[in-house]
Amino acid sequence: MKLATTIREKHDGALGEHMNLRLWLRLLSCTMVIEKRVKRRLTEQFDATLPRFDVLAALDRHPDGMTMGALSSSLLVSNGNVTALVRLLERDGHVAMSPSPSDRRASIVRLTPFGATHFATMAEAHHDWIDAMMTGLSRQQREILFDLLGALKLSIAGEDTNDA
Amino acid sequence: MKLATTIREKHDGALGEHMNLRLWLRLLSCTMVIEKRVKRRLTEQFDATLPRFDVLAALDRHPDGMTMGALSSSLLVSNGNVTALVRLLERDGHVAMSPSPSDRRASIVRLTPFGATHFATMAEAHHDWIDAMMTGLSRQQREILFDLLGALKLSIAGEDTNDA
DNA sequence: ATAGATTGCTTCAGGCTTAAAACATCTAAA
DNA sequence: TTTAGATGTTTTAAGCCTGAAGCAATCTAT
Repeated sequence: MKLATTIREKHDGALGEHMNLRLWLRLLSCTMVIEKRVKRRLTEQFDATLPRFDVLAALDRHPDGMTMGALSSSLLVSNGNVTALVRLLERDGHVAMSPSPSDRRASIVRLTPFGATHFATMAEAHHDWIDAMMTGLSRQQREILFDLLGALKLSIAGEDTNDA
Repeated sequence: MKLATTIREKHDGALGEHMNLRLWLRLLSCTMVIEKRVKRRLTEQFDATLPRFDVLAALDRHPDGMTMGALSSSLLVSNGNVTALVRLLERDGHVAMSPSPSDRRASIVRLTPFGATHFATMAEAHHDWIDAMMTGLSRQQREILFDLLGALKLSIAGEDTNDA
């Protein structure tokens, strides 16, 4: 490993040996800044939170409703987390739960009409915020960035084999 | 806004009008996958957490110690959060707090020798994990990605003026 | 038919995070 | 010097998140 590092440096050029780390920190920084700004605006303008917005967005894409499990795997969060989020959204009238007709263990969660309307308002604002934060990039830059992130995604996925 | 969207679509080509949103979701996805993997490995291999690792990393870059405030602004987290993290790290012997000689309100936090050694071990592993997740990208791809993320950072910063 | 495994969900303990309130200390101006 | 505001930190309430334990319902292989 030490040897490999030494050899690699000879090819590393101007960015030096910490290039991958710096790339990761920059990626993290961009994501965090955008996410924080979105969170803050959701709170200030809609008294909402990002996790709840994400639940509503998932339900908006599934008009026939989703089970709790489908919701948690779609959002990549734990089951217990979804339980708590849905409880709060139900309390506020944005979603409704009904028993699954085919499986008495499962519940189907759906947007209420009020929740759907509320979500549509927030989604439009959210869309505008993201657009505004990207205006500094040309169309071509966005396309290349999109493709490179796709390549990164593949690279990450390819590394997963060694520790499940 | 609707008009602008309509006009823009004519130039949007294959990626469609949701391009910015898709770009953001892909950015978020890459970051989340890497972060989750790092968190899991820190837990499994070192019984550590990412926030504590970040505190140690900041202190490692400041051998003379940092105040709580410097730490929280460096990590972009709240003061109260740093208080809790440092308390746990102190309990485990990784950091030590001493009163500031010049300001009786402030405390200086430093790595202990044990904390520094422990951090060095984790940092090397962390570095290797990041390297491994980037291997699917060529050197040139990494450079372009790094630069585009820099441009994105500027774009985001340029959008900040309209709401504090 | 039924025991055993699996699945869907909830609960719980532990930790992270923030914003706001509270406190102590410092600084500067009257 | 007194006082008022600014600054450094901690506390607290509320919410997010996970992994593990536990329960109920379902499925499957005898």
